Amino acid sequence: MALSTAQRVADTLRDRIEGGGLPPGTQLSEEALGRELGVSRNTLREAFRLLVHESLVVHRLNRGVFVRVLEPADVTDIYRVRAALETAGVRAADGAGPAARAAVTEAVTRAERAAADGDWQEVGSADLRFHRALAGLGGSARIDSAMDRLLAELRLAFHTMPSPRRFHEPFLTRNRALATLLENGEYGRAEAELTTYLDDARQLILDTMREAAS
Amino acid sequence: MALSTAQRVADTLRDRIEGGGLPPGTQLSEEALGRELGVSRNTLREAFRLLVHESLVVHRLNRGVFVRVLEPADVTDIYRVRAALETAGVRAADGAGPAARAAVTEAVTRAERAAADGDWQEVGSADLRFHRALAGLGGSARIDSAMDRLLAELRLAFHTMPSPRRFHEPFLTRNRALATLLENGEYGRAEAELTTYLDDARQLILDTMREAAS
DNA sequence: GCTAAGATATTGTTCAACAATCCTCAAGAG
DNA sequence: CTCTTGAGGATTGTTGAACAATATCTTAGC
Repeated sequence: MALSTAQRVADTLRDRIEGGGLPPGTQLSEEALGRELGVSRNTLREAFRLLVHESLVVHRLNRGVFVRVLEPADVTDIYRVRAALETAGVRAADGAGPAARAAVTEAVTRAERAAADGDWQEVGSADLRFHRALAGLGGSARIDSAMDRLLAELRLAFHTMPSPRRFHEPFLTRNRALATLLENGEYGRAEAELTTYLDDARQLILDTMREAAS
Repeated sequence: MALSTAQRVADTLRDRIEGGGLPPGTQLSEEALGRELGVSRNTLREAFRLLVHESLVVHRLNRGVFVRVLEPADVTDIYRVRAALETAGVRAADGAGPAARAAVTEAVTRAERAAADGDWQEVGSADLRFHRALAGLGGSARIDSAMDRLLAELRLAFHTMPSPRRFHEPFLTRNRALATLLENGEYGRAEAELTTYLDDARQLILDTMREAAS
């Protein structure tokens, strides 16, 4: 047993949440889930803690745990952190290792290839990898894991998005432009472009959320 | 009962760790601690998970939890994140609210007053508040809590520092200089100064750690 | 001195029970 | 009719004991 039971349960729940089987706002009942997954309440609670740590669920005392509902304010907040971490990566790009730099270009290429195949799900994944690679230029394990958590959180908002294509297509060329700026060492321009890029993406998500809410 | 039992247990353990009662590397035995604090093993394990989340302890499968031992690599990593979050705050200072800006100056003043009183413990606390206020200029709740966790982690390293005065005194005037730059709207210079400031502080900690290890 | 098998201690997980808290909903006062 | 109040039911919070799984320590054998 390489992984603890609690971790396996957390993996299962994470898949269901990200797959849409457990929509935001759903309460995760200890008794029902424990019976279904064949684990005790204590172990299930241990799994809940892991998901709380990833911000995929929230825990309200004496109320239980619920699948996280992302408010517009959360999206704004997340993009503030992303701007801090990703621009820090761009500023550190000069001193980053070749592997970290290659990961940026690699992600852009894969996104373009997926777009050509019409696989917009994969475009979305590649886009996330691209931004994780940007933050990864910072060369910090803590930044990497923080970025992973942020993007997992953001995925909760993507579930309410109607068309992945509408959201990801406009950013394909901007991703490539950013990667090129980095390859050419134009870090100042890259940082400026990244800042407006993130502002635009945030605004697009917020508009879509408001639209879906009405 | 406003807080759960697990949270109260986590609070007392956190106090002991930060107070030095539980030095880094100490194993937290479930049976011994549970008996001493009068809580069941299950509740204690729940408290452990909270502390793991704060990175104050590490959990090794089938081995138990241990008070975190900060390696030099951790210090380097932490300062990379601090640089990202604090410089992001400085860059956002122009649009920050008056309360957030006042918190920066306030922390500097309190540090100076404590130094005049010779209370170097309090100088250290005020210094942490100063840097938390810098990151707070970013206006993001997630950045604020991330910063809190980072500083709590760093405090583990401070325990091995022999003299708080030796570490904090040289930064008093630099803190004031930074605050003045921010008040005058010289954000570019403030960011540059902050970057070298953090590099110097990191180097000082690393040197002290290496010295203590030999 | 080294390796391997067994003994011991600790953690991982389950279970059942009870306490504490929150939510629902109906009854009553204004 | 609205608002408060309280009882009831459902869910979570916590406990203690038991057993399983794993790591560490001890010891026997070479």
